[in-house]
Amino acid sequence: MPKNESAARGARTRGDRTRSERSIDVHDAALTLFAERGYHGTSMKDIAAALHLRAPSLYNHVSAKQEILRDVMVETMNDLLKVVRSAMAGTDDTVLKLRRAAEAHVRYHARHPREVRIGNHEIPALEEPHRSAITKLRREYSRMFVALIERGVEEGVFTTRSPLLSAYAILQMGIGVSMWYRPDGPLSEDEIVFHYGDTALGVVGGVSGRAGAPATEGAKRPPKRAVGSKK
Amino acid sequence: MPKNESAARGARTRGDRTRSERSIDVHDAALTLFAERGYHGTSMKDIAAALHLRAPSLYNHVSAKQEILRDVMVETMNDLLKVVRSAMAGTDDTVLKLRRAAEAHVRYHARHPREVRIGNHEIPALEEPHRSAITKLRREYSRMFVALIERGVEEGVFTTRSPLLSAYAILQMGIGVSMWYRPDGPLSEDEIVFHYGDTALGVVGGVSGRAGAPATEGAKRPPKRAVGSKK
DNA sequence: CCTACCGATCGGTAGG
DNA sequence: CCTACCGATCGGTAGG
Repeated sequence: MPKNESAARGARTRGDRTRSERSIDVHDAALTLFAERGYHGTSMKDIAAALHLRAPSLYNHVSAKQEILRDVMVETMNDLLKVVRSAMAGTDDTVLKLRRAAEAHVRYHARHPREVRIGNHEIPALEEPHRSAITKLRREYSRMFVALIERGVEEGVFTTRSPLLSAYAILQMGIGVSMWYRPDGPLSEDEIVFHYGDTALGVVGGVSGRAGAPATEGAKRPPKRAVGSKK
Repeated sequence: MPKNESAARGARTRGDRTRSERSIDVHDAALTLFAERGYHGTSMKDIAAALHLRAPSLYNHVSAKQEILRDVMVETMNDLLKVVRSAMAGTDDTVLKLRRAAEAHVRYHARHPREVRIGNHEIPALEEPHRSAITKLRREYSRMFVALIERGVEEGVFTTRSPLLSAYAILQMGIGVSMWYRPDGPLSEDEIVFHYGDTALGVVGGVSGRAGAPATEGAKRPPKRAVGSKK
């Protein structure tokens, strides 16, 4: 029985109208396998087997293997852009914008590891014209962070001499989370999100968050003890 | 005509004795293609074509496709471990150790993008028992960084509340470099290496390097102007 | 949802 | 280093 959590969430997205129940199952099984073994390392037979089906049956729900990859990558990138844009829109303060954007970025990677692993690994497996479209969305995404950091430098709240390098460092931090985070592991999602929110400010040379950070974001922060000591 | 630079460097490594000239060419062509399209996305015919050969000819120089992958991954991981260990061994100062380790890590990723891309992407494509061996080496590598940061916290020179999260952030930063760095791009290798050396100290909450860093490492640092303005 | 089947391609071998 | 060829597997279709 497949877990449709995120696939179901995306079921009604974009112009491709509502996806059938069974099509969601196929996408979800593919999501798991593509993330584990890669696109080229997964066969339609593998996906079918995960659903206790024969490969040809999949074609009642999807038109091609490549279509599944395209759907996953396009929806994920649009979703991520939306989430982070919305996180940034909540405030006019540049420092807080960066904190919230970094937190949203990290949280998304913790919650959707399969999607972002595929997004980061399978670009070469995506056929044109979609590969170019995804590449453009990715550039737009990183550009948001670079522009924000440049603004902070102009305002004098960040001191980094390379907003580009700082943005890349922050983005990579989140991508890394998708490679090792497990909900049942020693670090909670919030601990990771908050720690890396602080770290992002350290990366740009802003108030480090660690060395006596003001409670810029008052709510729901864990008490300041060592991270990773979940009882 | 293949460029053997790094492959040639590794030709005499490990117990597998000297590799023949032609075998180096095959490994080098495979390195490029595996890095670009992935292991499963590359056929022996593709590798042969890059050398103007037919696929069966490759088997005069390598015994199997999987063997090429194994060689690349094992040698790369051993090489990286050696380079970073040696960078750390040059001093007893924990802060400087971390700076040098981070710099060596970043520099290696800038110089060997194909190797580390494969190392980070093709773990699932590697068959046992080598996959377990590589996983163990990788854990050893990240453990070096974690242990070093823990030591700095004990000494009071770092303030991070999670050496693990800090180590992962620093490691990811370097991995990211391998995805976008180009020698003919706007940022020089040294600019990236030094900036991320500073950033690493910011990540652990040490002296940020940006905010009035002492010239801990005296030599060959570029003048302190904005990064990325190569003329 | 299945079985039967398609042409294409895969990694690899035989034999020179 | 090649041609010829092996069995296996690939994504996908026909037809029910």
